[in-house]
Amino acid sequence: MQDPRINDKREDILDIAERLFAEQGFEAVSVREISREAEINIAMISYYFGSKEKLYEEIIKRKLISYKELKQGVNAFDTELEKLMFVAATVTQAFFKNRNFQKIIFREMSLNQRTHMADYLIEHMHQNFQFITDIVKRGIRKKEFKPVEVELTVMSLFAIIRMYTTSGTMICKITNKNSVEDVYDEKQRLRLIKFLRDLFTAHLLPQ
Amino acid sequence: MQDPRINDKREDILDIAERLFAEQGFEAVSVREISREAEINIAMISYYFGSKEKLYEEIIKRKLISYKELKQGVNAFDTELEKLMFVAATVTQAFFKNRNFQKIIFREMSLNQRTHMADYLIEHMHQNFQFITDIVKRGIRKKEFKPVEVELTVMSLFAIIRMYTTSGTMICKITNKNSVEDVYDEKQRLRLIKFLRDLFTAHLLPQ
DNA sequence: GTCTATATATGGATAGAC
DNA sequence: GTCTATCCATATATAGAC
Repeated sequence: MQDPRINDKREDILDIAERLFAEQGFEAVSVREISREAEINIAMISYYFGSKEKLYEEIIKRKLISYKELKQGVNAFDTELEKLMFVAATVTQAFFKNRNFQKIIFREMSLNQRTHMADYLIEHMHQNFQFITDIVKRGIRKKEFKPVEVELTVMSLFAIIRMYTTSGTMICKITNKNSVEDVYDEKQRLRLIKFLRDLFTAHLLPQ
Repeated sequence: MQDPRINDKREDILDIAERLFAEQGFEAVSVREISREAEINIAMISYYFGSKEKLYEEIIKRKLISYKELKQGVNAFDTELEKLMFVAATVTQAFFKNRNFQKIIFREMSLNQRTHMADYLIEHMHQNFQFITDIVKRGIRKKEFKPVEVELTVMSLFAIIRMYTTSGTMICKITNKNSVEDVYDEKQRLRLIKFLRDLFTAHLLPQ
């Protein structure tokens, strides 16, 4: 741990394994493949992380967004709509940046494998969710928002960002782009955020 | 094939394997487990389906919704909004009924495994998608709808239904339900459809 | 059609040399 | 820290008896 190159190497392995797990799923990736791609000896996976599963857990835990980060940013805004839009933009940015990670997370939450991991993720997601429902509920109480279905509203926000983030090949085909990378450039990110603003403004604000 | 009981047995195996694949993912399920759960000899999987992968392909291909079915139902409605709402209700019903199947489909589309299968699914999804974007485009042309982002609008519709369908444990926690089954009863289905109507009416119709 | 037994491959993990 | 060699479990698939 004292040698920074060791931490770099650890991070390398985590990055490479993250990509492989996102592309193929946990079971389909062998530690042999990870070690080959990372150009390390196969025994080093156990040496660094203990096991394939512990490596996987470390990948999952290192990038989870804390609702505390959201909480701080939100304070800069006055209206509940602007708070919600800040959250939408922050989540979109984080999801765009960590697409492989998000693929892993959402796949893991839909599986009954490694239930301690799924439970952990659901609890984490639930906290972020609660934080956002509170914004919407406050908006309704203050009559800034219409009396919408709060849970379905917040779920929709996540659903849209998530589907856009994890369905690159599909979006690519639908929008006639040449490369999946084009789906996730700055322009498209701003386009998605603008769309979310329009959609949720129409949904939430009284006319 | 002449004996109906043989087709019943085949369907039994397909149903049981579908559930296991949905819960655990393709690689994590062994043919041993399928044969145990279906109470058949392990060799019968190869005998009936040829291989584990061919069994999987049969599970995937047997329940895909054809856009032709949507096409017929849609003709009964006059406005583009009602056509779109009919599609939303039909898709919701189909997804609620075949939740395990949908889990498999969406997981498969996000994986780079079995690319011929993913390509096939993306092509299929793309056709259904095209059919729905046409409805929205027509609505915009006829000035029934505002000039919204068509692709993102249709993607959002799928995203919401999909997330609701495949995130039972999460929804269960958020809505304080006791059992995952309660999330998918008739009442909740109608609630989701009403929500979609409200959301997309506000989004699409000029005020 | 059904079963047992087995061929064959590949997986994760580690002991022990360096 | 790094590597080779190997252990051992488990996987799919099938040959061949019934």
